[in-house]
Amino acid sequence: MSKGENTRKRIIAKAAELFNQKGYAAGSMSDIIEMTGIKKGGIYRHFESKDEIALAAYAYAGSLVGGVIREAMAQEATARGKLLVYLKVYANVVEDPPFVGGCPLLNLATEADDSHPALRERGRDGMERTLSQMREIIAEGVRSGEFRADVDIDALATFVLSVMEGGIMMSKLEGDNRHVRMNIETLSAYLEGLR
Amino acid sequence: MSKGENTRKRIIAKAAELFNQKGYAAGSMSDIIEMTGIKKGGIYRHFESKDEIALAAYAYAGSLVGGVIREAMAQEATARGKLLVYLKVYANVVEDPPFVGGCPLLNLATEADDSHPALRERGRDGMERTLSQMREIIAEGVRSGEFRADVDIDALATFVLSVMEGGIMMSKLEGDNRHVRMNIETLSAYLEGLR
DNA sequence: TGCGAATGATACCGATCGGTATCATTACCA
DNA sequence: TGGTAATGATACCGATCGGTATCATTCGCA
Repeated sequence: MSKGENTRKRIIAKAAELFNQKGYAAGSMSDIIEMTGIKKGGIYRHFESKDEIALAAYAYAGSLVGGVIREAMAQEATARGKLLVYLKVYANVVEDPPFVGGCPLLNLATEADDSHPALRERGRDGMERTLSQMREIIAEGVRSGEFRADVDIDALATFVLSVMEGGIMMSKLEGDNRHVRMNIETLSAYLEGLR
Repeated sequence: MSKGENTRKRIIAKAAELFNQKGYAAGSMSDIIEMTGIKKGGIYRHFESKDEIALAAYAYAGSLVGGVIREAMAQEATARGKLLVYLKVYANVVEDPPFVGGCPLLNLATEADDSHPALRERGRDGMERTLSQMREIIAEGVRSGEFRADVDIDALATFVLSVMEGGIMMSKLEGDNRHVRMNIETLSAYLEGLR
């Protein structure tokens, strides 16, 4: 890996931390300069705009969280266990989230939905990928007989992702993990009743 | 109502639209000037900072949505019906939300959680008020025998609010009401099974 | 109706925004 | 090891940021 590639990745990693905490609008180039120790001229050699950095940053944050989820899911045998992983990796959002600042999808979505079309597009893609993973897990659960045959796969995937994101939002706002954790229990019982 | 009070309210109303769509950081004083037609000097006679405007604006948006919910809830007799109202007022988030820009609590929460303490404080208050309303409804449902006596009131309130906010986020991001609507059905069935 | 207070417009402030042209240095391969 | 391309620092750009001092006008009550 060349020196240039290396710094490029360092910039992306720091920018991801920045934007996932403060948001795209509130996070400035000056912040990135401070965090990376690289001067503006140096940064703009690797990216041609703040937008391009943000796009790369959110992609990085998303794939990083995705990796954490995939890893944790490898330990789970049941569909129910796998679905709950999405929530469980956020069981300590407040003091120890999978990525600093919380769920990148949630942050990206609420900031970009009404304003930034390019970012929103990426958010939409990320959500669709997550939903289709969930649908696959649910379908497998139906095939194996773990879930009733008449479960609405689409609706259940949406339901699980909603509970996850809503709980994260609430726990982060209150500064207490209890909302995410109560949702894990409630959703677990709900999925249990789906057989 | 004096002329001053009137313009003050006009500023708050427009600022609320602005901040609930673009967010606090991305929404500028110039935007407010443009939307209200009042010049900067005029605006700063009524407020002493952008922060103060934002605080008033989110309070306004929140109480306005609260009013819509309370109104719709008057038609409902059952606890289940009342809880579903929170989701149903957002059944058309995409093209016709109770307030332009979507749920003020969701927007405020995700923007302020990591950065703006004063705004976050307000968000926390708003969430607590909503949760305690829900808890009251659930407790009444338990008393009347509509819900089992062993339901976890705290957990259920969190669950309902999570499903609501998560669904709003998803529908807004995708630009399609289907997520909110599927959640209404799924949650309705879930509450039905709670007796 | 006259007069003082309430109101809003004009013109300005320093700081910071995202972005760029240019130059010095460093890395790295022939 | 010499030479060149890759890299990053310096210094700057115009625009916009939030905020303020001052003046003209309008409102509303005595």
